[in-house]
Amino acid sequence: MVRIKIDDMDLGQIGKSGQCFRMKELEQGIWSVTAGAQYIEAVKEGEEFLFSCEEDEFQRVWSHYFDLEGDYCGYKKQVPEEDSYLREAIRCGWGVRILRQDLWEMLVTFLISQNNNIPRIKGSVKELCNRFGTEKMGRGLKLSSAGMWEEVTRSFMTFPAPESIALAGLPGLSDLGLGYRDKYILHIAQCCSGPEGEKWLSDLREADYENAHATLLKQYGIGKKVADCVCLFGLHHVGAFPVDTHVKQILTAYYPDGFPLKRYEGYAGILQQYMFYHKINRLAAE
DNA sequence: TACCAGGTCGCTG
DNA sequence: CAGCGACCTGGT
Repeated sequence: MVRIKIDDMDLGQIGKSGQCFRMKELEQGIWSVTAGAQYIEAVKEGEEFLFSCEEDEFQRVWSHYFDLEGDYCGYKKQVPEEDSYLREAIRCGWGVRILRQDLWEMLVTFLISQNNNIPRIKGSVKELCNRFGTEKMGRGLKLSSAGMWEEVTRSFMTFPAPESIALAGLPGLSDLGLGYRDKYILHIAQCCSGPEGEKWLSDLREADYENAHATLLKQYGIGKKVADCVCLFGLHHVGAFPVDTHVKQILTAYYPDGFPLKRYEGYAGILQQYMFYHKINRLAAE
């Protein structure tokens, strides 16, 4: 287990921030996180977080995944007092960070997300993993009767490999609630399969925001918005600013003269995430 | 019943 | 190039 103090992170907030669709609260504040073929559980205890892995794995995988090097306090400080809307959104979304999620998983996930709603997206992703993923054993957390945290083994489903989906074809993608998005998923799976697919993905990782976005736009089913989500959540180009129906509504309601994108150049995506969070959780939070 | 959900495609002017 | 209808599907 790893015990570490982390500022500015709230797993519950991240879980309902609409950037990841497989995070789940198991019980009493124990969060399970599945990223590609990796699994971990985490819980907050006072000022510290407890993670179900060894120190080296935490440093190698999870510290990066949770973007612990990101200075969220610094980002927030850039928002002026006068911007009362964004100030409030930031206050409301305290503890939200932009996770560094798996690129291939983000491609599929945000293709599914288009013209869709979050519960349905979660359902489709889960079924996709159940059908094409692999069952693996991971480590979880459990509170012993003596009140001590201990590690337990837990089975989980990995996110499917591109080849598994490509092989299944359109018929294999039926009954997952994908609707017309099934053909987009099949296309991207074919694109990411095999050695060429591997190369396509690694080239995408090397590219800067402009080139990555342009490359993504060429894919069948990927438009401006999904491309920006993949850039933001799968490539950590935090300058990407996805405009979906919610953000569009916010922009027209609170920024009739235009959102000051230039002011936040290079990290506007982080502020977008607070805006989005506020919009979809404002009713539930009150 | 009609409208909406983290949009994009294909067609038209 | 901009505008616009169609689109799977499940929930109000």
